[in-house]
Amino acid sequence: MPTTIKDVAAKVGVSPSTVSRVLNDRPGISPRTRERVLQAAQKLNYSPSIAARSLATARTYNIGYIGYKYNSSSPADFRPSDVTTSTLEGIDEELTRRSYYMLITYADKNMVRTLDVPHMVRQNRVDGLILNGPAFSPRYIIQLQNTGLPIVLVDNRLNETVIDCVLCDNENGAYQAIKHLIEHGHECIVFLSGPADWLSSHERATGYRQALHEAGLEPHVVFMPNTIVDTGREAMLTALEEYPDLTAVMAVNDATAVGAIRACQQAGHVVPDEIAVVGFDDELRAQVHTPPLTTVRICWHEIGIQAARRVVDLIERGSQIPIRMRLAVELIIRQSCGCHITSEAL
Amino acid sequence: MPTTIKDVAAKVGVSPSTVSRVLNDRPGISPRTRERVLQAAQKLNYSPSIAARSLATARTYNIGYIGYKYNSSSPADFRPSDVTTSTLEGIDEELTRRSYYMLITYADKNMVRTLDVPHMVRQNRVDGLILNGPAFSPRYIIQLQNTGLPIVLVDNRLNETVIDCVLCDNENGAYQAIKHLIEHGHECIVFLSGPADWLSSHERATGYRQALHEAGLEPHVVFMPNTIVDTGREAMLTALEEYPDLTAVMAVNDATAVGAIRACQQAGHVVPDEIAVVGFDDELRAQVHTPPLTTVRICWHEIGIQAARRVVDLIERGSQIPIRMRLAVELIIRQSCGCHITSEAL
DNA sequence: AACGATTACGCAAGCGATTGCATAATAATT
DNA sequence: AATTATTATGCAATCGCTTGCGTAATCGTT
Repeated sequence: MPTTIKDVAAKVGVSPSTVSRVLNDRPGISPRTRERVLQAAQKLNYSPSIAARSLATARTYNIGYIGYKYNSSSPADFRPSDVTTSTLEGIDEELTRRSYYMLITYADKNMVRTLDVPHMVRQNRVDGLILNGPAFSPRYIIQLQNTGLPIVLVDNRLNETVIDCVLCDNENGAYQAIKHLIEHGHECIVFLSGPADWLSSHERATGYRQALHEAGLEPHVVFMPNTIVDTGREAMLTALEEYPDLTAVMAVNDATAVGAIRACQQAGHVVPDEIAVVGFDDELRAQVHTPPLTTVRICWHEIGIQAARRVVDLIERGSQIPIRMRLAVELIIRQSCGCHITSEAL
Repeated sequence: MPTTIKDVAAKVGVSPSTVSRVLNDRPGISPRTRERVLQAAQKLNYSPSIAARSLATARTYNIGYIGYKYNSSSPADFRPSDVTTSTLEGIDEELTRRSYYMLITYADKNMVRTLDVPHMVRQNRVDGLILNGPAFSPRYIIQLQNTGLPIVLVDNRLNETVIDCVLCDNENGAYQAIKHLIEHGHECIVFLSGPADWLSSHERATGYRQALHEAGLEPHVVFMPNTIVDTGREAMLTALEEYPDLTAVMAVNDATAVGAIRACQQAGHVVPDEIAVVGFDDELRAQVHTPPLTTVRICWHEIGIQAARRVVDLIERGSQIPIRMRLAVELIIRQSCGCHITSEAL
């Protein structure tokens, strides 16, 4: 039913090989036949079956994307945020440009734990892989890497092996944010950290410490097992208890920042007047929150583009020396840090 | 390099055909050989190449997902919201269960206008299609349908052709919300509508009118060219002007509801005390907004599941009489509708 | 023990491309 | 004009799997 390479070959009166060659821009074709083949292909509305091509060339022009699903049953707090869609759109944009497709699937906690190579890759459905998120264990990643597929990590990286990744400058983001708080006179600033083995948690903590260190202040961090709103609330409660003279807190992401602010309210403190709060990510909800969240904006769209670009390069140009890309972030000053108040006071 | 069906055939001492048959649960295999083949396959860590299978059977076990990208450059307001990710995760969940994969791509305004069948389908990369969103034009959809691929629409539907779709009960959602407002005494309630040809806009408008009609009230709607925050703000400004005695407004989605509230503040009215606002969708930001948004919750995750389920059924069981599924929605009463105030007043 | 039914399996022909090698057509060289 | 170099094309094998058809093996019957 669908038109095949033979159909167009027949129409032009050449062999399928010839058609194949012109369609793939192979050398050794006379301009005349090339033209005629192109015309015929166009007229017949022909486009090659990737199944066949794929069988012959061992290339699929698909790249796999593995996301992470925090929880399949989804109470509001567990809902995926808007940022992953930005990344996806960025990836799609670049992939389209390079005429690749994205095969998407989500892993959950169990999969990432068990050493189960996704069928996606076992069945040779993809030429390369993008893993998005900090939740993939090193074992999991390394195992995937051993399949020989080009892989690039987003919002994650490995120390045990050098592997391509694209990240944002978490450290600098945190540094900027804390610096800002310090400039506005805060001296006891606590950091609500995500799990210590999550890359961005770790890096943000580093920026946090760095800024404090430079100012001769002492770091205080409380760890959270995950980074949803309610966990942020609980963490903040313990922070308030543990560090009674705290005046500012930086949460590892916007969701927990929202939680932290709730905890403050719950404990009778007003944000930002008594306690300043900053988040990270600049999710959509950051700007409609009350008070609007001061946070660090990450350009996920661009990160997606870069990640896609990199896998495709690895696929097409062969393996290269691994690169860790780090995109700059931007401190978005809104009201939860209270600096508008301080400046009034000046 | 990868192990093929021959390898496992050789190992067991049977023909590839036999291996194929046991792997595909075809009849006519003795329990003994079946067992041995299974073992060998397992031991060799074999999994069939879909490229080859696909070539032989004309099935890919991929289903295509086409999302809609409102704007590729992404200022905050244009950012994709969290709800599409929920849908995606739902689809993925069901597809995984049925051992299909999702090939994802995004269309933008231009693509949807031009009659350009995505390469995805022309190259036979997929066995079926899910289109998500109201922005696809009937022409576009019909064209896709003419390829013969099973298609299911999410958050959209066609009148010109019967075609499978899964929607939420927009009408009832709006009806409930308006009913609620009416019960709390509002009499001049305006509806901020999205583009008239967007299905959910239309349906929500219907529910709105219905509720008003039953109460003997008059409908007032203002149309918006799109549904981002700032458009909501502008629309609300004109609404305030046009309907001076308005006391409540229902926005077609949460983003525009947020905008509407900003407009009220801008115009010196306090929400919800003077003007009640309700949204639709229950995005993540709805609950952290001030005031928290009263809105209608849609279970996109389940919608995703149903959509996936349906395409796969259509693929595997052949075409059937089209079904329009409509999932129930839930009115989430928070504070932007001001009913807590009214009840105090009682 | 012989014969027809069943059952279990192998053969070989596709599926629709790609590609190394051979060859026909053309151009260049003497 | 004959010979060689070059260019343009075709042949046929191959990628890994599926499947209709044929046959050998097994079973049940009388």
